[in-house]
Amino acid sequence: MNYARPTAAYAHVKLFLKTGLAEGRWAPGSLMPSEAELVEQFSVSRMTVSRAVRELQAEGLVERVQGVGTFAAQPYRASSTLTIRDLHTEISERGHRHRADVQLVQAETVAAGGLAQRLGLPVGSDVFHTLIVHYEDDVALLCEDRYVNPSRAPDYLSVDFTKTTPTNYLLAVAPLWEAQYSIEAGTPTVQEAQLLGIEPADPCLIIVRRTESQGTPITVARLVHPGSRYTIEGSFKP
Amino acid sequence: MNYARPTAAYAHVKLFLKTGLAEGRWAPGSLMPSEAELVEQFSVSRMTVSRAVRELQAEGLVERVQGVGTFAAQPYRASSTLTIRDLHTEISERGHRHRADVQLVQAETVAAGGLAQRLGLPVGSDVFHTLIVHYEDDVALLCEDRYVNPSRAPDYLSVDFTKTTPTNYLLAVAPLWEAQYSIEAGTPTVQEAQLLGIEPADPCLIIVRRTESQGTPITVARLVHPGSRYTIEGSFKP
DNA sequence: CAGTGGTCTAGACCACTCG
DNA sequence: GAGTGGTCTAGACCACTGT
Repeated sequence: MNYARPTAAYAHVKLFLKTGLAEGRWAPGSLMPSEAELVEQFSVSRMTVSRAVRELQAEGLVERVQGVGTFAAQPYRASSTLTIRDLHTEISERGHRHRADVQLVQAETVAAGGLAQRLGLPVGSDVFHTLIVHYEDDVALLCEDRYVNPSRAPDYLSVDFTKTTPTNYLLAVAPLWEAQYSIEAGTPTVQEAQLLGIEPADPCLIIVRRTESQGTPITVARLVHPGSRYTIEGSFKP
Repeated sequence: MNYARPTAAYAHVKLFLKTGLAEGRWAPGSLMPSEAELVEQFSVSRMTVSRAVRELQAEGLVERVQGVGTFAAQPYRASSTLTIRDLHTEISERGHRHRADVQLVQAETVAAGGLAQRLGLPVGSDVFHTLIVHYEDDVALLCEDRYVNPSRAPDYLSVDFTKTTPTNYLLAVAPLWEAQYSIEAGTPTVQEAQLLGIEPADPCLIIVRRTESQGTPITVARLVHPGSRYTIEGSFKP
């Protein structure tokens, strides 16, 4: 049976603080009620109050300093949850067909410069390189140029990338990624334009992503999406 | 400093589960140890185990079903923290100078169509409209075309936007945003190209953002950044 | 020193799912 | 009914910051 609003006690406390913050009841940086005060006010145990405030802290709405108190956070940043998904899954969920056109799968010798450093490899060692064009119902959606650290994915070259995307395979081999990315608008290279079937001057969304797993660099990828065909969407809540 | 010592008990449990997931010890979707088992294994109380698993759940690493158990999450999405910041702050932190060129500040009558609906306003009512070009050290970095719901920011038109950015002002008036955004690559309008001092064919990063505060639509903005001058960067951790 | 948050315990009751 | 997670309590000890 559902009562009207039988929310958990910790949720009550959390809601109280959250709406207070939304109404500007505690200015950014100012001191908020202590746990002891909230215990008194809501007649709950300290563990309950603690959980409420800890979750607000995790959401970035308050800052806590041991021995000092809890403070309203500066609301100058709103954190968002940007979901990076496997392209195959994404296309399938739209009810469309995904096809990968594998242009290149090979081992190369890594030359000096940024790439060796970014993959944590000594100059002259092997690196795996793939170049794949992804289609959604025969429309080119992405040109994926990727380098992979062989030590963490030794079987990478033998994967059938018409059936599994590199993202998917690498997630399975090395879960729990950390990644840095940059997103910018630019023009494709001549080769990319040709592969995507667009003009070299057409604007593209270019994502460069570098991922690590447990401190080891895994892969560096340059993802080029035709601007007219691809959009990143998302939302964020405080 | 020292990161050696065995941290909190709940952190031990959390680390155990997290590394196990990273090593593929529990396949995605498979059943993980119950709270009772972890209580036994680590000789801690159930509250402690509960906290560890709950935090993993918040991080999206596990899924829990009451009455059933805890399951390793499908690693098909990695959540990222994309930080939307006030442009003035961002530029200042780079040690540069921010200047806003206010092209337009006026009230308009909202016509039928998407805008009225997206701002939750009846057709024919007033809406505030600003068009501002932002410069970093005299280089045009952003053309900001923004519509604002007057009911939540009645003083919007009297703000001096050469001193305060709209983002900044709206954050103060209506904190705790929720927003939906889309990011794409495209070309600017003729007017935008002129204001930014670029060619109409130059690729731009175009962000369309709609924000709400406590369920009320606040503002809809179209942010056009020259692709050659602006990049979104970020990182995500599992 | 008094006050704050950080953590922990050993129980408890509940709602839920499944066989 | 057995097992699961969801929540809660009334204490407790600790580490830290301020005066």
